[in-house]
Amino acid sequence: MLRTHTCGEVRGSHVGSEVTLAGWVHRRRDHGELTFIDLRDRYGITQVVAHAKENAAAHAALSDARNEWVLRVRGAVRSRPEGTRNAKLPTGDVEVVASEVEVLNESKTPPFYVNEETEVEETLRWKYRYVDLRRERSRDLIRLRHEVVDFIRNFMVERGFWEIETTSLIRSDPTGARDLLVPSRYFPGKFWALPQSPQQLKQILMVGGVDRYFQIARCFRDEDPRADRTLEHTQLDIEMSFVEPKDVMALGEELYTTIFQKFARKPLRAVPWPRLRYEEAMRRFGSDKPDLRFGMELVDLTEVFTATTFNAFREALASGGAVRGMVVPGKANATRKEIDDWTALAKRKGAKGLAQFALTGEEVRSQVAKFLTPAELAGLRRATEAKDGDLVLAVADTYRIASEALGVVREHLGQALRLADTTAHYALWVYEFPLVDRTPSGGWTFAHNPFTAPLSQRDLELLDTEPEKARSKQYDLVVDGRELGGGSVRIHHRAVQERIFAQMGISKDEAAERFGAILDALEYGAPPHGGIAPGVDRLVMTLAGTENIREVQAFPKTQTGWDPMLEAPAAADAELLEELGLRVVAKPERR
RNA sequence: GGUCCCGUGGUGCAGCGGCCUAGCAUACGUCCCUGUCAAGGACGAGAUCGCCGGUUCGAAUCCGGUCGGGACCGCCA
Repeated sequence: MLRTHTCGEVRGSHVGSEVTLAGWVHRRRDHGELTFIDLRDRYGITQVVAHAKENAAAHAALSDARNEWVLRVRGAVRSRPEGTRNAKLPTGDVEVVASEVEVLNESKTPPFYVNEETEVEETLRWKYRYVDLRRERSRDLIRLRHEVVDFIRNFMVERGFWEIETTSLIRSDPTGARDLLVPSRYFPGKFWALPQSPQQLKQILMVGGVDRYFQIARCFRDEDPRADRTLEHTQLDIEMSFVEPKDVMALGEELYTTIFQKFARKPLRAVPWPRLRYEEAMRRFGSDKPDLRFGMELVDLTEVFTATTFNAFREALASGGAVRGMVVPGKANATRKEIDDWTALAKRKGAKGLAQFALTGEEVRSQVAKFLTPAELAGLRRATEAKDGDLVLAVADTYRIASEALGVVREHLGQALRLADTTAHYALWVYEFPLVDRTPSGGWTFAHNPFTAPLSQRDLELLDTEPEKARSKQYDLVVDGRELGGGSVRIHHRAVQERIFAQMGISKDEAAERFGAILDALEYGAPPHGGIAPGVDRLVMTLAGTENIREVQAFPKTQTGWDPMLEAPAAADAELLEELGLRVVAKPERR
């Protein structure tokens, strides 16, 4: 090693000994004949000092050095003179008196500050990520991610899980997100897909008798990014044999409770975690990933308005819908703009409008009050238990639309009105999800994943009569209103799997064509099995309190998938394209 | 595919029709300085205001387009 110690470990106990440090010039303080340098590495910062009259060569070297130069410094550790200690640094009681300074490398003036926590435009940070990673905040996030993953590995291995790498070149499937494709040289015109998850592979491992598998798996999907998702992300992929949903939830809960205890900045509220059936989550919160950091639960107002003459409500109820409501505490004085914003949110979920009732004294102010009877208004007040000064919001529509519309408004208000308890994290399980969901075109699709098992034989049979009522063995792990992961107990009989595919309009032949491997495997003694796949990026985001997934990835890309550092994607060599049997047809003038 | 926001010396911001010959902080360069730790002091260099076009006597400023970035909708089994 070029060093004997790191820049973070020099302490009073080293006084008198000679050390050699190597690191980057964090800051230089040049007093003429006396020069200080803060030498920085991953571990910390140590002050190096040199005096012109005591060691002219070392002093000159320190004085000539610039920020981000890489130095190797040999010298004696000594106590700092009384009154010059720096309580802000762990190494602040001592300093290294340079006897020999070697410049290992110079550096251009960095494109942005390494030694200050100022905001820098992201593209610049990603282009110079090797400079950015030296910054304290970036380093801490990447370190946190490492520590979390390290903990996960130990946890899983201790419990008998095997870490198995699955292939990254799999078969493309049109369901779900757009695949990222890799062309094949031996099969011109054919492509591998990068896995959106190792779902089928891990199930096949169960058929192979692996019993307990995990992987820190890179997953890909070619969809437009958001703040919390990008082209590639990492999931903790887990699968176990001979389990029921509660077994996987117990494992996940133990793992995540420990992770939050060890790594989160805030305590995890409610252990054991609440477990809400999907139905209850929708009923109480209008969301399948409710934020439990605040209340404002939804209320059913259908009873209040069963006999109403108000058209908007009456029509919704007549066609089997519901009137659902929510109390916004203290917002009877909501502004026009606020109401408009909330209404727009509700409409995005399909609501036709958002009725407001402002409770001030005995009066109920509302744009629809004139259509309602005094008894109905009194009933509204009773059912919602709203107090003076409160605002009641209501949506009349199908049960689901009314609930979800209020759910998004609730979510928004939790943030906007700062209702959420920010002193803790709130975890929960949502389980017994619907098995299938309607497509916009009126057909059926899987609610989560086509391999999720029906909750019971009866739920499977419901597909024949009332598919939307069929429940599944799906469960989601939710923290602070963010879905951190989901899983299920899977189908382990081919016939059941084919029945599910049939519901999606996929024939036996088509299923065999697209999902042949897993279907065949189910015929060779597939054990009951299930698992979960929590997202590692979102976990780290939640632990660190960052709202941006790029911050927790080592080499992020922009919203168009552009990598400013590697300048990728880029054109491929013509010869390579020829070998692959590819010809570029469209050539957009991007970059 | 769409909506909204942003683009000004290296970095972060201000300026939003003429007082701009573009301001501030910091970084950068030279010099001074013996105990600093965001060291201090003096001086200096550094910007076709993303790009193209338009309106105007006059555009960093207003308008249109375009490129890039971000947030969101669609999309995300």
